[in-house]
Amino acid sequence: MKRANGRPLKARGRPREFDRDAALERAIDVFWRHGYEATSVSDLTAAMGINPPSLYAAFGDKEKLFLEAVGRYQEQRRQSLTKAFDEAPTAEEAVRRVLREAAGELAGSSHPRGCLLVMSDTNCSDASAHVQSDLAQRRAAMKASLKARIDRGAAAGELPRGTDTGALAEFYTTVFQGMAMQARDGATPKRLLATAEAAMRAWPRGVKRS
Amino acid sequence: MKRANGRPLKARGRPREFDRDAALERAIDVFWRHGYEATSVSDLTAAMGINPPSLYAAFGDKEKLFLEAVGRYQEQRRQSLTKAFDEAPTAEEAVRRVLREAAGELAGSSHPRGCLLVMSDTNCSDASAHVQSDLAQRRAAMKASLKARIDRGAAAGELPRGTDTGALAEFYTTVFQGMAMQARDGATPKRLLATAEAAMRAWPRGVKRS
DNA sequence: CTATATCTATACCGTCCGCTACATTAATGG
DNA sequence: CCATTAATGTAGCGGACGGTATAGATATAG
Repeated sequence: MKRANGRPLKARGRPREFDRDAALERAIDVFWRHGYEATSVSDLTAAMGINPPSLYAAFGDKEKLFLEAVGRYQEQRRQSLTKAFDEAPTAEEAVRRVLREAAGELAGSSHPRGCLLVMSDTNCSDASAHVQSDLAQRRAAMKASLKARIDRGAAAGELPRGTDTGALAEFYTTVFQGMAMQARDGATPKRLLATAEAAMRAWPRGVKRS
Repeated sequence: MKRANGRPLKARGRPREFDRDAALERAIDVFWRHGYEATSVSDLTAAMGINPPSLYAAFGDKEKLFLEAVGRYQEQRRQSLTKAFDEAPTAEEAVRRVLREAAGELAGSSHPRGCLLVMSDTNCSDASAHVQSDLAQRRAAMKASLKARIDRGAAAGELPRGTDTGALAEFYTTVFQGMAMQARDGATPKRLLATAEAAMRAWPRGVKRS
């Protein structure tokens, strides 16, 4: 940020003593484990290493912090999804790769189990309706981008005539969300991988488009 | 309950003024909508039409009430599952029927959306670890009974040699749980049905056992 | 009848919730 | 230097939480 005359505008007042990005990463981790409502501000401040006033000054309130955490999380996922979609030669290979990667990510040991976007707004009271609809939109966006990749494959003649690409995208979204739940229940990456391979057997085969 | 001498033992004290079974059904409905932790005792007493002391006298505490509600819910599901497993001529038809029925049940208008067993212990704090492990066991039992039906089909030569029936049961359990999440996000029975049919395309085909 | 047992409603307990008032500290602007 | 701005730690706000003490009401036992 600069002044109109181009001279640098230094931040006034006492400078923040914690790393905002690092604190946000800690918040993501906590929300990932316990979801939105079950995570208390005490949990957050403890994990972030700050006191409540610092949290509220830097992030607004618990809901804004959650939405910012979810936004960063989704952006990371979106990038790896886009990469898989662009690199895979066909829609089938794209979906296979996404599910295989998901098997490792959902049950990996470097993160909490499951998917923040899928799980964290279940079992919330009516007070969190706003959060719930926000996450539902994000999930819908992920499904839409999957459908777009499948449509691209269909346009390239990879799928039988008359294939319902929307239903296909919804099926694989359903499998992914189910895998997230299985991960929560302790499924290993290996078992999730077997489920992913089973799901790929449902890929439409038969008469191809001209 | 009778006395040793066979004379009926009437209940002493003031009789209960509400229908315990009906109250339990109301509690199931509330837990079904909001899960375990997000449902408050106030929500429960309001829906059940009783005051806190009556709830605690009749059901113990919130956790015992929840587990009793889940137990009744699961017993109902178990019966319809057993019926489908017994009536279907093959394992494939049994699974197809279960998924088709699930499409209607999970998104039907006569109940809350989704599945009490699948969703209601997500996003709980560590204080509910006992409830979470109880439900995880119940989910494992449902998956085990699905595997048992598939094994029966495998023993009857319905499946290719070397089919991993455990992985197959886990795949369809995953699809079911994913369908429950989709139902929460507003999927219609029709769309869930399309997902169920897609999942059935993954049923193992090929060389059958002798 | 009295004694006992149990359900009922009111009113409240201590604890944790999300959030903030306040005084203090540490930086810049002039 | 002093005024201004903003982040910090402490301490606590009003309210909702799960759960209960208590007193009154209503049944059976004898």
